[in-house]
Amino acid sequence: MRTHYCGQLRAEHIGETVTLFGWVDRRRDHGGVIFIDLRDRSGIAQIVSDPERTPESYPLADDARNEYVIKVTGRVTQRPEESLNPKLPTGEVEVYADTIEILNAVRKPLPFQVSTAEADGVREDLRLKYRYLDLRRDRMSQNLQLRHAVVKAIRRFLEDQEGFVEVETPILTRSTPEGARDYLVPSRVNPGQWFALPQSPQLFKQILMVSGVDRYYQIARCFRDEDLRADRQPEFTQLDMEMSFMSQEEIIQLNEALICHIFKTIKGIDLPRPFPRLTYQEAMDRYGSDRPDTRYGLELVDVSEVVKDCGFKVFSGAVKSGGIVKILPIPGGNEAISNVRIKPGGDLFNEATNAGAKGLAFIRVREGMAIDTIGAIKDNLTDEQKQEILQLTEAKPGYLLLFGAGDTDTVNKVLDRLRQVVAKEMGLVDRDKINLLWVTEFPMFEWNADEQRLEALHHPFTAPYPEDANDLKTARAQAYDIVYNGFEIGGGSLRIYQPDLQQRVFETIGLDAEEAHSKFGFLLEAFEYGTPPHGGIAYGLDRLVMLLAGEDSIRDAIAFPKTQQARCLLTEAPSTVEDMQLKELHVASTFKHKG
RNA sequence: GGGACUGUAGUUCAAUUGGUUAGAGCACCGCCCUGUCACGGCGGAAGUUGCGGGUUCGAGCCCCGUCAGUCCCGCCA
Repeated sequence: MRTHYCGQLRAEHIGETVTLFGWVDRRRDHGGVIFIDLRDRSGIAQIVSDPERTPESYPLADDARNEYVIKVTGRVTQRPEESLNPKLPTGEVEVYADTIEILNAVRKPLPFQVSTAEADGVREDLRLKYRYLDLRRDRMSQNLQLRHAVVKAIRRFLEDQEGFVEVETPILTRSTPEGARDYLVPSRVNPGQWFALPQSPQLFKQILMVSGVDRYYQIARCFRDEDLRADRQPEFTQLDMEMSFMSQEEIIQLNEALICHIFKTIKGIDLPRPFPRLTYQEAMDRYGSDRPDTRYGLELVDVSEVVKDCGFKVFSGAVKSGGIVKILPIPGGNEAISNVRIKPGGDLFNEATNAGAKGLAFIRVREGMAIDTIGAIKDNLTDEQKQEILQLTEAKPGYLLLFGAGDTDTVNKVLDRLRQVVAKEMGLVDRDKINLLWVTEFPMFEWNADEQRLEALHHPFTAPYPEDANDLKTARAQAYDIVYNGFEIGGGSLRIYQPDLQQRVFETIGLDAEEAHSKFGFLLEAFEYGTPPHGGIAYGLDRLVMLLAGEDSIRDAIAFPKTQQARCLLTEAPSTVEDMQLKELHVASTFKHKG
């Protein structure tokens, strides 16, 4: 006799005697026949009472949706009826039960319904508190399976095809400056000293390159103590990779092959290669974002040249002070977007000002290319300038042109936001589309206005293009992000392996030799012992799974996620601890708890 | 740190905009029917409207506070 999973029963099993385990999804009597839908992690099987047995042989409560855990032994038979339950993946078979044994009962009523689609609308705090029931539901159980399948595909590809070795790196590690806030862990044995949980295995994987592990990967847990979002958890999983002796091009090719392998395995899709590439500059120019969603158009158009001397001070002033004026042209925008929404107080106006805009100028293109706009533009732009704008934006009747004017960063931010909002509400986002692209040639640094210094855009070990290395401040980095439908799912770079160049990069971000040594001394010392040229990449695994699953929240790709307040509702962590525990850790309790 | 939204039976929602005894679907319990498969029929139980205060003759609804969840800004090399 064989033990099967419910969902694995097929016509070829007919005649076999099998054992099934699972939860009773529903039990009903009809004409003296007892039907039990039994579910396990693989699906649902229908159990039918043997006609020659009495109902007393089936020791479950009567006629109710009920969730016992049971063990069934019986014969697999052909189902007699044409009308088959589409919920049953077995399709044409059912099991005549010889014996049913109750292994356990389920406390009732359940906090929410597990076995119907209605449970999708349940309050998320309930789902999280009773996560074990939530995960029993089809949708979540499929997400868990999908996540596993993705990881399995990754391991198959990297280990079996490409010779990568998985190496685990410490969870208790050293606090590093730059980057996100650390989660800290006090050391009992070393009073007053603290471990940090890793924000990523970055430094260890580079050190592994020095060790000669020239193809490293890890499914690595990472921790960042920052506020949460729908696509951000404080504890998350990276696919982390690092390779020696590979060029940027080779790394990108290998990763395209990896992504294609994942999509082929998971979705049966052959993605077209090569993936499109945009330089950072192109991405910012055309979309105002370094992770553009290219499933729809709505590309931005720079009209700075046209308006730099125009009479509208907001436009000409922006250009003269080093900024830009750009337009988001919206085909059909006249119809779709009312004036109320783009004038002060309107939702799109607010969207723009929240992103930093001072206002939201617009032009509507009417029939016969007539221009309909507000006073400032109407009065201060010449007809010639208006015509040039129409040409540059390739506007046609029905177009709505939204202006962004100001410093480059703000304009891009504002128009990127508007572009996304407009695309969503105008139904331009095709959820079935899969757009993957690389963004390359990031700048090495960006200006941090608060701290009045340059900051590494990627991280301070990122290598510049050799031809740019003379002027690091304006250099492009050999860094690359991979973008999936507007989400950054991975990013990496070639690393610096020459000590003198590393030194200059530290200086550029305001780290003198002494500071650099106190913070990264162990890495710099390791690098003195023959560092191979190397580079790598890290993917946000949770985010990738979320997108592959078609979910809108990263929480639905994680078995036990945290709430926005970074709490676990299932275990009620974090929690207070005994004073004794704090004492042992040499941590003073200064916080007064509310009870 | 800031902005917005939400909280009403186990659950998903409703409650004529401040008015009498807070309703419905599903789930649950009971009876009946029935090779059912979102079965069907009849009946039943189920509520401190998140919590605390205030306004009012009267609060699920208005105000203040608080707790929880979600979305967003800041933050996330």
